[in-house]
This record gives sequence, structure tokens and C-alpha cells, in this order.
Amino acid sequence: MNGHSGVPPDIQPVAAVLAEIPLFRVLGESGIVSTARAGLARRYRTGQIIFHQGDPGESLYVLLDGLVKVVFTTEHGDEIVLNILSRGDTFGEMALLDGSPRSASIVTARPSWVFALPRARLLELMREHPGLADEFLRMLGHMVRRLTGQAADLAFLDLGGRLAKLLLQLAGKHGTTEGVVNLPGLTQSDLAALIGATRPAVNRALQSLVSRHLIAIEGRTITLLDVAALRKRGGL
Amino acid sequence: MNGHSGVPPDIQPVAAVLAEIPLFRVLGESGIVSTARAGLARRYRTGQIIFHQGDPGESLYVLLDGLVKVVFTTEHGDEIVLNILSRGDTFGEMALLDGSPRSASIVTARPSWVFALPRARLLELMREHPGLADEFLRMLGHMVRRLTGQAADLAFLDLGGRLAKLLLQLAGKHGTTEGVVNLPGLTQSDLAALIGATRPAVNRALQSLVSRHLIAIEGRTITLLDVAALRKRGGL
DNA sequence: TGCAAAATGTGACGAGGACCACATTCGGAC
DNA sequence: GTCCGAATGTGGTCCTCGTCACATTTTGCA
Repeated sequence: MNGHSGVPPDIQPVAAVLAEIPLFRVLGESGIVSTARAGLARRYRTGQIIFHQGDPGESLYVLLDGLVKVVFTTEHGDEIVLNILSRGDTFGEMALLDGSPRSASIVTARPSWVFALPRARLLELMREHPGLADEFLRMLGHMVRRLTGQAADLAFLDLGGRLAKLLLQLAGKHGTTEGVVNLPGLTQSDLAALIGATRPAVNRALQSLVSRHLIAIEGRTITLLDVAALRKRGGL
Repeated sequence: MNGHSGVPPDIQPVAAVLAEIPLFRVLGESGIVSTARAGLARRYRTGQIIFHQGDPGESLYVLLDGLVKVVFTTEHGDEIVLNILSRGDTFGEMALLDGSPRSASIVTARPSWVFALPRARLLELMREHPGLADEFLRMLGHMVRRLTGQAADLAFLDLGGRLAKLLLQLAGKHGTTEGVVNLPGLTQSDLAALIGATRPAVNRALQSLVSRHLIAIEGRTITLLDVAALRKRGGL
């Protein structure tokens, strides 16, 4: 509680995370601080929904801390997990830019701290800093590439290959220690929904990798023992 | 050969097609004509490659006439057809905007007439007409949504469902007559590559639809006989 | 017009993975 | 710590679809 007049105490930590993100780095020191002031940071508990697929999109979000799932639901209720996001990742960009409804839902996989920047503020920022628009285009391009690869994986890799690839990606993006996938909150059902498979099939595939000493499982921590073999299994 | 000084004879037809495209409509009458002058229209024969996946991206393309396939190739040589484009569609946007290499190849499926607009010209246009950048964001958003749906389809629909959905989409986007898919140049192998399946499997699925009177096949023309049933089969 | 190459239609076989059903273990809330 | 619900581990069955192999037709050239 050291806040002085007009300076909320939690601006600093928010700005610190924003400064780590390439998208916001183009704003410079002062731009980042004013951005942090322009939005609202909020905490969510595990299993909460930050927004629903179909909602109008009125904010851009930054995950300051925690873990969330990007979930796409079909008309029949089938769910596919499009992505797993952790500290420093952004979400909700798309609906903002073209004004269409949210194309997926965001569900927290563990307690999370989320920063929301209203659309109007973002547009102001983009007017002041043209580089920000470029960064957005870059980010969308990256998203298109990732989705293209995901579609190709679904078409060409078998379940075991998709799982091996997924484990490598998770270890790379969210891994704390090198070669360790330790994501409390991520269940085997989530893994299944990430690669378009059923939960029992994922379990069997995991056991198969264990028996071949490619990975080790203790509780919910997966250790990658043989990265080279996993890469090969994942078609890399 | 009726060109007068500085006014190439084929500017008019190019401008006419550009005027049909929402992306360019924001430029207004004069902007469209100057755009048509700023690029280069070229003809390709069937089976030619307009650009290769991995090439540097130096132009935005507009398909003035014809039919092309967007082909993504994995490291192992497996191919998936991401999209089929016809008159008025654009391609090559992405590599342009984020400066990365072409993420897919473009192959003509029949003789095509293609307009290429150099990156520098496009950036000029975007400076003069801020609305153009908005249209680009809208277009990328749409692309992300389409790819998301494609991934979900691969995960949740069986081969027959994906095929039914594909036929409906093709009829809607490129159909000349209502409810008819008549795309010379599109083989069953292409259909297979569009839905991540093998050619024999697609053939069998087509025959199955024929035997249930959902479609009729004469040569390479497919007529949709029972759209409602097809929509149901495709999970809609 | 005729010929080679490509595209189409089918058959047989097998494996991968979905689906259902259940025992067991784990983890979080009180 | 205890308990209940969720997450994990397996088993068995069946069906889809990939794979290989071919005969037949169509297409696009020469």
C-alpha cells in the first residue's frame, strides 16, 4: 500500500510484464506505463471463463501470469483446444481488429492474472505509434502460419506423432526447466483436445512413449528423456 | 496492339476486376485505375507455379481469371491444399505484411490471369488510404477463422462429413450455376488434399453420396441434389 | 485422330484409434 | 486428515480409412 495520489500501486508490475512483450516494446518506456494505466488488471481462479466464443470483442488481453486455454467449440459441443498461453502471451486480438464476435473461448487452467486493454485505447495507441499496427500484422501472420501447421499435422501425423510434437512445443514455450513439461492444470483430456484425439488414446500413447524411454511421467510432470527421438516421432 | 502512348490497352479490364473486390473498393474509382497501372498482369498455363513456398514475398496477387490451388508442403513432401481461389480472390498477402517467406505455393489448376502488385506500391497505397490497412486486418481475421474451422473439421468430422462440407463450400464460392460444382482442373486427388484424405477414399465417399442420391456426377461436374442432407452430413 | 499419361472406379487387407466400460489413484476442499 | 469427485490406467470391440494393387476410362497432346 505505497500508492501515491493517482498512481495505483499495481501499475509497476503490470508495466514490467508488458515491457517483456515484443508487441508493446515498440511503445517505449513511457508508452508502456501509460498503457498499463489505460487498462485493467484482474485475477481469475482456475476453471473460470475470461470470455466466451460468440461474445462481442471489446478488449485486448495480456496474460500477466498463470495459464489459460484457447478453446473452440463446435455447434455440437465438441471442443478443440487451439492453444495454451502463459505469462506474456496476448489473446483476443482478432475480434478486436475486425469487429467480429470472439472466435474462441478463454478458460483459465490455473489461477491467472490478466490485463485487459479496451479497444478504444488500443486504437489510440495504434494512431500514436504506427509501429504497433505493424506488430499486429506480424502477429496475425504468425497465427496463420501456426494454424496452417496445425491443420497439416492433423492431416499427416498419427496420434503418437502429434503428441510427441505437442510435448516438444509445450516444453519449449512454457517449460520452466529444460526438457520438462510441468503444467499443473493441464490434464490428459486437455492434451487430447489439443491434438484432436480421445483421452484414453492419449493415455496409451503416453505410456507407449514411457515404455520406450522417450519420456518419464511423475504425477503431472512429464520429462523429455530423448528429445531427438521425440523430434523424429513428430516428423521433424 | 492498339496501345497509345503510356496507356497500356489492358488497364481497363484489370481495373474492372479490381473494382469487384472489397479490398480495393476503398480506393475509389481513381485509386483503382492507378493501382491497375501500378502492377503487372500476366497469364499462366495449367499446372504452373506462380510462387513457391519459401520464396521471399515481394508482391500481392489478384486472380483476375482462372483457378489456382494454395498448396502447403511438409518437409516430407506431403501436400495439403489449403484453399481453392477463383476470379477476384487475392493471395500472397501474408508474406508481404510480415516480411517472412511464402508460407505456401500457388499452383494454377487451369489457365489463369494474374495481377501482381509490388510490395512498395501496396505500402504507398496503404499510406494514402488508411482504410486499406483496415481491410487487410479484416481479411487476415477471416483467414484465421477459416483455418480454425478447417482444423476443427479435421479433428471432428469423418471423411464423408468433410467431403460434404467441402462440396457445399465449393459450390457456394466458385459455383457457376446454383448447386453445381463444375471445376475443370480440380481432380479427386485435389479434393483429397483439401480434406486430408487419400484419393481412393474420396472416390468411395463420392460414390456413397451418389448412391444415396445426395449428388450426381457426370464427368468432372458434380451436381448437389440434396443440399439439406449434405449440410447435415457436414455437421451444419 | 490416335496414343500415352493421367484420372477414375474397385477390391482386399490390416492397423489405428474411437467408443464403451471399469478399476484405481490422485488432489483439492472442508 | 478425510472424503468425494476428478483424473488416470486398461481392457475389449468394431469400424473407418490408409495402403497396395489393379482394370477401366478419360484427357490432353502430338
